[in-house]
Amino acid sequence: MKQKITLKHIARELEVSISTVSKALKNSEEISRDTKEKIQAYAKLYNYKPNNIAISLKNKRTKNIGVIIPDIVHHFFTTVFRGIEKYANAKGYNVIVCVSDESFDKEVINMEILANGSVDGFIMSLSTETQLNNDYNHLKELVEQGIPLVLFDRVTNKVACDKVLIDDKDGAYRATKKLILNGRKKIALFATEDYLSISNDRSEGYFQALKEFNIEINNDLILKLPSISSVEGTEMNTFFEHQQVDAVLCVNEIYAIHGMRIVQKMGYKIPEDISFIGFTDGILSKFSNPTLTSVAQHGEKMGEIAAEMLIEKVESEDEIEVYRTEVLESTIVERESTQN
Amino acid sequence: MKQKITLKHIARELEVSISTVSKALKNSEEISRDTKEKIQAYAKLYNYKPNNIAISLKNKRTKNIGVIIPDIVHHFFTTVFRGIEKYANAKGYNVIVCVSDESFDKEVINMEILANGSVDGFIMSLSTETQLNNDYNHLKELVEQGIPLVLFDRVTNKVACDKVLIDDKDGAYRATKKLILNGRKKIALFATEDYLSISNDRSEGYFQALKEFNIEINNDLILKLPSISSVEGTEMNTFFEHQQVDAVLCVNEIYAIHGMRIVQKMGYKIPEDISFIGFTDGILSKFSNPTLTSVAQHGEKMGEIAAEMLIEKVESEDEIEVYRTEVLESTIVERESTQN
DNA sequence: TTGTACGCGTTATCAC
DNA sequence: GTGATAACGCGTACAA
Repeated sequence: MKQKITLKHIARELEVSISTVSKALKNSEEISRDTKEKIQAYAKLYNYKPNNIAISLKNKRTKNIGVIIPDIVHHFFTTVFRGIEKYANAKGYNVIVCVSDESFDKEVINMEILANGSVDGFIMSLSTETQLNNDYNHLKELVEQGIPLVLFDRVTNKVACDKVLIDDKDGAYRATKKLILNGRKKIALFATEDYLSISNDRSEGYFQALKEFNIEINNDLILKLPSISSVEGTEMNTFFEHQQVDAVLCVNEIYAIHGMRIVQKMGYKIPEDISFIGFTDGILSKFSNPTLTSVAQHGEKMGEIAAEMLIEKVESEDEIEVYRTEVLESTIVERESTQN
Repeated sequence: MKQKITLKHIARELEVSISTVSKALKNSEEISRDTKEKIQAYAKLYNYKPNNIAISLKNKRTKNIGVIIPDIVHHFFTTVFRGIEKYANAKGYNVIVCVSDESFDKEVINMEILANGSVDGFIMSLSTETQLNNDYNHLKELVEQGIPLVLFDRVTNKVACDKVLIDDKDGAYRATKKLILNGRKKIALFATEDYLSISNDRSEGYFQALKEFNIEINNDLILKLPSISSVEGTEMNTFFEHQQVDAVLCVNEIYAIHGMRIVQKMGYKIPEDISFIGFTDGILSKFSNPTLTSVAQHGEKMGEIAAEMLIEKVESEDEIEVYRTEVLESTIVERESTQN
């Protein structure tokens, strides 16, 4: 086994001092050409690489950024992550990921572990439980300690930091408007329970569009599903048995796919009888039958921006106490489920 | 901004030595109760936490593990990653992810960066390009340096290290056999080009089952698609126009979903006229229409095992030169696309 | 041109 | 019971 080689090894072997080796490897002008060549050759031969940890300790910069997301097996987060990773790598940063699993405790623990010197800053999206608890002390402490933080997608205005999010309200507004302009009158909304800011925003956009076109809001057409996994339940079946609708706006893909299956089994045609629009534009939208019109979130872009914001803060000498909030526009990707 | 507090700060503030502080915080017997209490109180008040980097430098152990995967926006890898993350976190390790993006160069670069002290070991799945190049020197060097390595899913027998993989051949065999027992005679195989060991194994299982039941292998029924993205092409359309089949085994979900759409549009019924079985059992299988029978890979389990193997090696004092290869059985998840 | 000394934050050993 | 010192690996200001 080849032992990891250090400056000390080289110095001892070549009978020079450690600092000479250090300088020689940086091609310092101070060192004679002879010595430099000798040292560089030796270093190359034994494949010397400086130890990252030592450098981190010295520089008080790790070149690592911590990413905490609620779930890794989730297309959207995964997409954002890719954006983060790409940008960060290009700038010479590594990414340490922790998954909060939608749990407040895990979020806090993960943060504490990484905050003790392992990373230069954080990019994160709040866990469901954190949003429920409405407790952001762990984030506030981070900010107080001067550790840069960027929140994305699931953010809170209780913490002063950079943020990047999607204009969900506008996306929903435009999706609803599109349905209306397509001649749809009875537009249902399938949402999650509304402690999640996101679902809220989307509902608002829906309301706004209806209002604008003087369509009365009918609460019977709004179905609130407890959680994504609840698709196994029969709420949707019941809904469609009792309500007559000609379009459905769903706050995520799964609801849309599931809804489409139910109405298809009931004999309705999509989009002729009922149109569907979903959110997130993940893999399901692309491959469902019919394919699903969807409000795209541009996760990768979001990740890139988040990483850019973070690294800017990390690398800025003086602490800038100005925080930005970048809002990305969503885009409607039209597919079969809404073609009139 | 609260500065990060160190032993030195505390020592200076309380007018004791650094070592006293260190010992007191470890509750050492050597220190008097008074001093300990005073120091511990102060540390608690200012929320002292030891600096991970310094500890890493001292211990020559980072408690980080490096994960290099070809693609993060991919359900299977994501699932494996979850398994790794769970196990690793439970053991007090963080996970640093790098994405090779199916590129040999990126794989090498990522490895080199992390190998310089940032991680205690690696878990990885080979990039397509690496498999094509058939060049594993970067991995061999790692092993020579004594850095633990675990390969999963896309492995090679050219490197001596721990491995964990799925019995793909057996999965394909059982899937094909199932189709045969369901009375299917003309079973097509949709595969990727065969430099990827995986697609190969799956094809072999298919051949084996056919042979066992004395069904002649008809090369016209084997469709090799250049890559996953090639679904946009028309190869499948052409195929179904020219070939009469009653079942299709696909080496991934996308091919299956796409194939099902095509035959449905042609007026065939699934599973009555044509059965489909896919590989990987991701989100598409569950939500497709009809739902897709699929060979499940147990990615999460795979991740856990990989992490367990790695951490065992990392924590073992003496270098064990014995490498394990764990083979997981795949499971067929039956859904609508094969119900007779 | 080369070497010495110090500091990053921690812990372990040994001396007082 | 407490403190000084060395060490982990590196970089650099300063001395020779």
